[in-house]
Formats: sequence, C-alpha cells, structure tokens
Amino acid sequence: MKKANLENPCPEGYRSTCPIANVLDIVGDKWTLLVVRDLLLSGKHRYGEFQSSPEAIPTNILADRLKRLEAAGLVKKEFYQDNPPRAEYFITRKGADLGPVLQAMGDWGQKYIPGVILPQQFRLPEIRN
Amino acid sequence: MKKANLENPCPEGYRSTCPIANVLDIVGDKWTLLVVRDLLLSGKHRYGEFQSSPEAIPTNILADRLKRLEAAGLVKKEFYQDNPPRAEYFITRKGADLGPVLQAMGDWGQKYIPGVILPQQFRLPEIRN
DNA sequence: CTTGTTACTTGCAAAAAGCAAGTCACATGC
DNA sequence: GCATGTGACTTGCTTTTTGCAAGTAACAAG
Repeated sequence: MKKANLENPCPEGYRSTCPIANVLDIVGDKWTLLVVRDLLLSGKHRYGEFQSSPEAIPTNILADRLKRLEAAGLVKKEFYQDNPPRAEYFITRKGADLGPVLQAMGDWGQKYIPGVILPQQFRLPEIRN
Repeated sequence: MKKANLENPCPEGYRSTCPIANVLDIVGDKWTLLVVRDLLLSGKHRYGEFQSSPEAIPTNILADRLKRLEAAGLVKKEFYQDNPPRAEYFITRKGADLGPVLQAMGDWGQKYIPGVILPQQFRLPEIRN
C-alpha cells in the first residue's frame, strides 16, 4: 500500500490538519484526561492528591503527564515553597475548556457502561493563567 | 507511597467506577477515535478508506482497532463477499453516540490549535446495529 | 534519631506502536 | 495464459511507551 499522504500540507510535526487528530496528540492516552479531570472536577492540586485517585496512576506517568500538560499550556505549576521544592498545579483556561470533552465522555460512559457512577461532587475549578 | 485504592469496589477489570476512566479504556489512545471519526463524519466503510486518511494509520494498528471497536460494540462488521472475505464497517448507535466527544474535541482544537481545519464535509452517518 | 511524608527520579521488564514485507484471492490487461 | 495490480490483512522485528518497584532528597514529627 502506498503512502496515503504524499504531500499533505500540515504544520510541522502535525499528523494532519484535523483538529481531532491534534487534540489526540495532546490528550490521546489513558491517563492525561484523568489528571485533567482531577484538576477540573475534583479540585486537586498536589502530586499526592492525583496519586490518591482510585485509578492509582503510576508515579512516573503522573510526573510525565504533569510535565506535558504544563508544556502544552493546560496546566500551571506554582511553587509554594522552595526547599524542598513543592508545587501545586492549577488548570488554565485552555485546560478548563476541555470540560465539554470530559462532559461528553462522562455522559457516554453513564449511558453505555454499566456500573459506573459519577464522582461525588463537582467543584468549580480554580483557573490560573 | 501506599496503594491508593485498598479496596475500591468497582466491576472486575475496571480501573475505577468513574465513567471517564472507563471511556478512556475503550477509546483512550491516539488512533481509535480517528477511526470513529472516519466512520461517523466521513462516511468511510472499508479498510482501504481508513488507510487513506491523512494520518496514515499503520495497517496492523487499523486491523487491531477495528477488532477492538467491534468487540466493544461500537462498530458492526458486515461481509459483502465471501471469497476472498471482504467486509465493510459501520458505526453502531453506541459508536455514533460518541459524536459529542468528537464535537467537543473538534471545537477545542479549532480554538486552541493554530492551523487546523475542519474536515471538508460532515455526512450523516449510516448506523447499523 | 528513627520514622514518616511529599515529590519526585531511576531501572528494568512487559506491552504497545511503527515500519516493512509477505500473503491470499481474485480482477484486469495484453 | 501470465504478469501486474488491488484490497484486506498478517507476520516479524525494532523502537517507544507503560507499569511496577525501589531509591532519593529535604524536611517534620515523635
């Protein structure tokens, strides 16, 4: 089979000009959106809080995802002490705007996956840019 | 750090009772939702059509994702000839209901990722159950 | 001064992704 | 008839990403 996109003109490094593909390059894995969920819906801000979510994200993956989310501008890292360095993570406006994606996933899950229950309470996210 | 969920009671094999986590277990990767997009938005039905999308999905990944989507009930496989076996793939109602997730991703991508453009035309999907 | 806590990093094995090439059953052209 | 092409995959192999366990650094508490 020949190459599908001989010369498909998209910005450097992009898989395509499709917005969905590009969003998936940022949040297309099993963990990233769970961190966003914790930031956005559960009001979590610290490393240990993310780890305490029921999915028990591995610690190296969490560190990696926070780094990527920060690099992508979805999360703002703020140090609250210097020594040892301790930080809190806040969702940005850009990150908070993924809310409808989480909402749509939540709705679908509730409709089609038996046994799931929505997180106890939604909080309004604290946004920092 | 100790285990976060000592005895978190969720259906066997589930990471948690969160609908978002469970949705991510089905579509949480860089390719699955692109196949859904092609089925839902572009009216594609055959193997070669999926391959011809600009992201150029590797052939073994495509075969795997179609298998998983079928197993999850998001896609229906229908043979249109026996020898050699040739099939077409159709989105089910369950799969089509992921539309809002794609929509939300598309909106976010359009807003925050410079240079992306929406696929030329949306078609109404042909749903088979 | 021993133990605990928080926020990580490192090492390594296992799983998944990505690429090229191969296969099978025809259809088409000469 | 026979070489070439096409559609839908599968196989093999290398690279990358996951996932788990363990280690580390800087304190704080008992």
